[in-house]
Amino acid sequence: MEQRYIAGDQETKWYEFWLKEGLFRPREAPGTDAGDTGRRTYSVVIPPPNVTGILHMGHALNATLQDVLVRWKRMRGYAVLWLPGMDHAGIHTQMKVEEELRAEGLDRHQVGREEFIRRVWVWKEKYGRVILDQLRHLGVSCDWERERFTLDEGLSRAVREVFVRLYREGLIYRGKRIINWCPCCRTALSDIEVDHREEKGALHHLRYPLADGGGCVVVATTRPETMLGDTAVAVHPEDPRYAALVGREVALPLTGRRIPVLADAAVEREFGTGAVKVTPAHDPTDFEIGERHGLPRLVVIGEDARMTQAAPSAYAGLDRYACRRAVLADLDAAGLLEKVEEHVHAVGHCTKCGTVIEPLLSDQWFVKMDPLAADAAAAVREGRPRFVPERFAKLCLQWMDNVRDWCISRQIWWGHRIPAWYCDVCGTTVVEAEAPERCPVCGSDQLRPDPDVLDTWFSSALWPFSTLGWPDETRDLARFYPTSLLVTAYDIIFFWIARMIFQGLHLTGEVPFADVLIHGIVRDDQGRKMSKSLGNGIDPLEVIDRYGADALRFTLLTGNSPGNDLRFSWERAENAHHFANKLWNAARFVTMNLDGVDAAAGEIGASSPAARWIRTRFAVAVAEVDGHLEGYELGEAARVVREFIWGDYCDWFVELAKVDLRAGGDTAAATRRTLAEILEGTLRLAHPFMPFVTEAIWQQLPPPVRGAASSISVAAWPEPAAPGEEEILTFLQEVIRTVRNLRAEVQVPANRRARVVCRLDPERWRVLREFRDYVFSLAAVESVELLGEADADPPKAMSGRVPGGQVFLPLENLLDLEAELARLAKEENELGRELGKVAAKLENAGFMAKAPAEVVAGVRAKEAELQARLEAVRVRAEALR
RNA sequence: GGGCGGUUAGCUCAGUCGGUUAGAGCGCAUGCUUGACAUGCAUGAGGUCACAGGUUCGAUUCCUGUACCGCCCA
Repeated sequence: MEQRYIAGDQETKWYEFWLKEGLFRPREAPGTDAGDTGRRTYSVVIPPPNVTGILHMGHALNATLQDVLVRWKRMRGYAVLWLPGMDHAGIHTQMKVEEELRAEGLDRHQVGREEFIRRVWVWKEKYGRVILDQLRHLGVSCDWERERFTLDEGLSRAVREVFVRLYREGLIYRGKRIINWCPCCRTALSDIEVDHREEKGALHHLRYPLADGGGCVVVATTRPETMLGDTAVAVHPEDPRYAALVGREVALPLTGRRIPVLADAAVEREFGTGAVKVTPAHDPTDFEIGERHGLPRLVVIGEDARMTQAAPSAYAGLDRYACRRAVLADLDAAGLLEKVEEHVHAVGHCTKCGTVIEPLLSDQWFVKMDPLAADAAAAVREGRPRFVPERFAKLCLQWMDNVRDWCISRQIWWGHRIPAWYCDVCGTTVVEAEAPERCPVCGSDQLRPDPDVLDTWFSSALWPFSTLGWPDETRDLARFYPTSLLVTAYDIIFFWIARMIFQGLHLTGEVPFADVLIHGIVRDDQGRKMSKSLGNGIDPLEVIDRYGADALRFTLLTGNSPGNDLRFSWERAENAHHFANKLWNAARFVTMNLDGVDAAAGEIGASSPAARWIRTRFAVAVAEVDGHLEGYELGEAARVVREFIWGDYCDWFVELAKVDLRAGGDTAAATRRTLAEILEGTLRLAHPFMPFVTEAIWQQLPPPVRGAASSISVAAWPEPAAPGEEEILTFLQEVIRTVRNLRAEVQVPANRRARVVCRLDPERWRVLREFRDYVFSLAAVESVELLGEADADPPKAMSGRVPGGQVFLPLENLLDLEAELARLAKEENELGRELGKVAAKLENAGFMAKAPAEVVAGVRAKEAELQARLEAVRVRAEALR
């Protein structure tokens, strides 16, 4: 083995090996043909990254979490399916290709729909695989043979099927509603694709003269240009200020139109003047007021965000902001602008391009959300799916309980075409999964397909079952649906999780996943969100390049708890890399010592205390890792793995094992076997976290040690064994620590072997004497002696307390009396403080009466121990003075 | 305006039913070319668990409020 672990060399090699061996296919149960009996399944679908995407830290975190869980389950014997794939990302991808066109001086309308789509596919073939290739560098164990794309024929069929079904059930309809229109992307958007940002604006108070003279009504608005489309003024029905005006008309300035003043409970009396202008074609609330009162809807702003011909000729053709200035100037000139106040309000922006959204009256397709969301919310309330952390269930419910109908049509070309046709002869709308040849009503063949495509999330919502073959009753669907787990960041709970739940529930009768694990986002080392504009993004591939995939994974796993954001820092990545190297070097030590020896030959019966101890520690670690993984505490699980490997195995066991090996004989053989066995088990324990380095090492172990599996990724997960004996070693560790501490205290050089004198109970003395070589080696000690009952403490010595007694480090000329006295004083102080706390508890009648007996007993035992230690310290200090 | 999260060592963060002296990594200090690893080893310093109340025998942990930071929704 190389002296250092070189990640790059190993990673490509082993990933190729895994793929060649087909290890990530769900394994069939042994001895069955069909394979779906006798083996529990575990299935996960990957959140499909955008086809335009390149790997960022969020993907890396998301994939790492899934891979740990998936590998863990696979090793535990489940038939695991982790299905990868990509999302066509309608608007985003289309924008990319349009950019490319622009570079050629073209736009999509010039090249035409067919040619444009062809170009997108070309683009997709060229760049679309990049992110999946990048994911492989992370070591993800997806079943690449089942890779899916949302625009695959099968998934497209599922989309059409769903559309038709929901349409026939009355859950999809076409209607004229106010939608969020992006004048830049030139398409409708759903409510959640609008980003509301607080902006400083102005509240304009406009004076609308009453038509029959006698004063005016003042309305307040943040968007004065929309007044050209006003068709009413509304006041609250119980607002005494305006009661007399209801039913009268105002002369709408600049337009020459007369519009009514009406009463509607939707008006907020406290806002502005309490009277509002009503523009049904350009505001969702106004639209509803308009519906209730049968108001005309005047579209004065068009899809290009310019004023339409419906606006007075002086304004038609003006951009919305230019128009705003013109309207204000004209109103002011007419003395109708009462005042302008500063006003902070939320302005909707397109999440894709940042343009200010225009609420627009438009013909679009909608999903009727009430019934779907109600069923989904009921399921979530029952804990289906189970959210981890739980609080995200509430977030999901909040959305489900307040959701409005979902606008699903998009005026773009890249996506699933809406399966609707319009008969030019009789006007019938035909909705079919496959293109009809004739109008079913009039028989005409003059059928015009709907030009629009569906919201990308419409197909994403079907991902957990469309990828498994739905609507066909495929074997995969039967076997792997509903899936076991979904892992995603909190920012797409509404977009994706909620929609998968209601679609899954409605279409398959099942919540599509049992559990949802929500993680945070990865921030930079200053806690800022990584973004292109800030240029603070860190390329995961660069981390992999520098430190290896295992290091990146470990960095993303540690120091993080579910649902919380985490910061990436190069220092932590470097440390994770050191950890991989540490494991590699521990393995080097083991293999060097196994060289030419049959590792399995050692008799466990001859095990040293160190060997027995590490077996126990390993059993404990396995149980803890299992526990943490069951609870989705991956960071804690990773921490246990690290502590076991670095602390227990390397810092203690390997060092102790050197002593055993020097001893030779049966002990050495048993230790050699233990070194090998526990290393092998440890590799399996660590494999889900660090797949590459563990495989690389594991493959170098002698076959008898690693068993029959072809790869560690399909080797069995370590069995949580019953913990065995560890007391002897725990005691010896205390002695070693105490001696090291004393040595360091007075800076005894490491190469100067120390003599240890102690006062110990007979049993512990027996143990210390028998296994003194451990202490000799690990604490640089040359001899241990026991003081007789009658013997005085050695005069010139440092002293320390160990379980069952005291150890002294006679230093003769080296003793720094000051230092020793200072140390004792400090210890006395600490013990005294501690004892005070304990005594206070025991004197507290309430505590004695109400605390559980075992807690009281514990405190009493503690008191006794502290008392003894304090006494020893005092005696010692006295002797030195 | 409503909701949620955070505030623990110099820094980044863990801390899962309330009960030994609150932990880790990095950083810092001191000492070590220890036959796996200086990408290392050993030892140590460093905390009023944001603040104020409350519940409790006992609160970093549960409740209420306040402050600051952040996020989501309207």
